[in-house]
Amino acid sequence: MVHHGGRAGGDGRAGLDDVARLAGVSLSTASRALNNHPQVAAATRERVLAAAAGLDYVVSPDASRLAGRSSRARVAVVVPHLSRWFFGRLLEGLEVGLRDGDPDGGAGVDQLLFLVGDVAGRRAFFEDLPARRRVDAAVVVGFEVDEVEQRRLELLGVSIVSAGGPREPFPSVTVDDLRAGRQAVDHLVHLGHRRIGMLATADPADRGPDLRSRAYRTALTDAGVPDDPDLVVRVPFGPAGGAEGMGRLLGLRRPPTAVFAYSDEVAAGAVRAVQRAGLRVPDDISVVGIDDHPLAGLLDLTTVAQPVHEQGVVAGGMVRVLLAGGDPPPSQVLPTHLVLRGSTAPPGAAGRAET
Amino acid sequence: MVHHGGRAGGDGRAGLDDVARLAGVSLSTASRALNNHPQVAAATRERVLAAAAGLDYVVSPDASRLAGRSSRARVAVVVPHLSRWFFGRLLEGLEVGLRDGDPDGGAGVDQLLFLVGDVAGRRAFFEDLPARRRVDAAVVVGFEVDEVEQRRLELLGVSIVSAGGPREPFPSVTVDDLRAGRQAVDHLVHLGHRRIGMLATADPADRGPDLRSRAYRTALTDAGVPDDPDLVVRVPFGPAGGAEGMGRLLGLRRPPTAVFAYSDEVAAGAVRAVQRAGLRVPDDISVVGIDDHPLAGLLDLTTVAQPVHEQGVVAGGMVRVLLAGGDPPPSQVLPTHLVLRGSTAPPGAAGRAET
DNA sequence: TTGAAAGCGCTAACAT
DNA sequence: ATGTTAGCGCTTTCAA
Repeated sequence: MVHHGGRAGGDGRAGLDDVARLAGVSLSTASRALNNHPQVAAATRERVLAAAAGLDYVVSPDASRLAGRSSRARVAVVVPHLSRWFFGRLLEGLEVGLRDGDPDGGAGVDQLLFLVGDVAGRRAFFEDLPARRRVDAAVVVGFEVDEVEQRRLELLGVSIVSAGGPREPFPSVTVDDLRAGRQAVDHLVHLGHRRIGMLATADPADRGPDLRSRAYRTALTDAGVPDDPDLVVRVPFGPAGGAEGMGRLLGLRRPPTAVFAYSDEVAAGAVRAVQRAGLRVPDDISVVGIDDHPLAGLLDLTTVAQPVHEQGVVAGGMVRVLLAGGDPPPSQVLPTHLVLRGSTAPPGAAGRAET
Repeated sequence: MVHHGGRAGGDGRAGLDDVARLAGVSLSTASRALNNHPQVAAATRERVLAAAAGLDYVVSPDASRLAGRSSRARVAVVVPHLSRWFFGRLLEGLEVGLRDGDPDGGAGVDQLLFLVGDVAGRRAFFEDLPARRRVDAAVVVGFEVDEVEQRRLELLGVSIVSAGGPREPFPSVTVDDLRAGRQAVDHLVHLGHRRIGMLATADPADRGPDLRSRAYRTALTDAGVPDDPDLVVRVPFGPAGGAEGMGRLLGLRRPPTAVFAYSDEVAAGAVRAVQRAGLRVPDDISVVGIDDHPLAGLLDLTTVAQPVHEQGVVAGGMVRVLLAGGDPPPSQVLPTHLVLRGSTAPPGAAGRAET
């Protein structure tokens, strides 16, 4: 039996040779026609296109790129979580930044998603991924990349961009957590609070060095408030964590009059715990968070807002620059700002106001 | 100048031939060694591995797969949003379902992320993607796939799984929205409400046919309550939408005594609007949502819970079955259940209780 | 404007 | 256990 082109038996997918034969042209002409080469006769192109359509032909991206056609770039998007608003929102921005200015809606770069919740998954990503599924760039969201990991990727020629995490030795977009923390705590201090508690993250892997806690400490020091380790409790992410931590703070012989939570979702739980304890926010206890989560307004939560979507957009732009072979763009630190709402007030407001 | 293997000049990435030469073996032996073939001598493998390491060699996934090695599968994950808890959470489940039982943490399938917020993006996905970046399967989350789109994918041999959206003609995991809606509205009816409003989605593209509204209507009909179009307002997703919609409901000559919101995030805004209007929940107005969002508890929101993470896990499992060449697994409808909290109460409770 | 031929980098039969 | 030889499906010189 003569093998005259086409894939396998009658079932396989149509190949370029099938198209060529059906159109009555050579393989190369078919290829050119499909790739919009200028030097094919209009009529010929028509025929090829028709043949391709008729056969439901689709190129093999693998063969195509192997043969030289630099197909679309691929970027690995590495995130530790996805159910937290921050990450999802940032990824929405990333998508925008990656596609930006791309007239043709379909172009752009492909995003490979890597959900590396735990340390193990993360290590697996850095060891395994780049080697076997080649990506051209990686954007890591919300966590630190250590030197070994970084070198590994560099070696493979994949450029890295970091977003929403600690400032890295490579291009990154972030917010100044030290400053954000100070904005929150200073606000409390300015209000007159001296006994301020902190709900800090229990998972240092989340964002690298715990800058928010550091900010808390220095803010208090600067304000001349002596350190009290009891006032810092580390809690898991989320309302439950916040509630539990606040419970512990409330149980102290001298509870704080204000609390700084490392995230709105934690702050929300804290507010609830205060209310459950029969106390009021902000009359008895002030609470301030970070993020300006979409639901923060509902809870009337004072918070330090950070531009989450924009961090994604910027990161996407950086990736595009890198992909285009440009020089590593300078890192950017986006501004945060205090959003005053009803969860903070001067200490002892309980006795005075009755609003 | 003799071309004796190796890529381009001195700069290009090392190729398998370079490794082979350095290790003093043939190309195929090198390949076998790197692919853990059993029939290579331990010593040889060592040498090859060392050579590869020394040259920072990484296989070309394209060439590899072209040549026959069916590398890891790729699945397209198509979502309309990512900053909404539902989608992020479902994707976390998907990840789990896709990796399930995979001892080696790195194995599994690659996920290509497609964020198709608007109709245009979605159309682009269905027209363009399958053709140029081949994926082996696609899981569409939270929206309907029309027949043309479906056919297009089938043609290309990519199997589809639908999760968290309308029940499709292909394998899907969902929740019975009709039933979920009834659970919510029936609860209100049982409480004694007759004048019930609905905050329905303004974006029908989100989840296909608006089953939750349909449930609302039939529940009322079954309860013998006459239809009142004024009581259904369509609002955009989120707290702002909920607040605005509730505002409209409150502005009616005869406002409802209870409201069913199509999502907790909308319900939350509704609750807030009620409070801002100087009324109380649930004393003056009851509010019930859907999802059991992590923050629903904080807001003391009565809601109909759905297993979001699990929908993702199940979808992931289905994809694995399909990828393994198995028969299309049967669709699954996961159960929902009413979560009683403090945002609902019998009508007219305002006058009676003082809690 | 089109065809023929030579690979892209790798794997998988076949041989040995 | 290792080497040889065909390709995988496509793009691209090089010729015509």
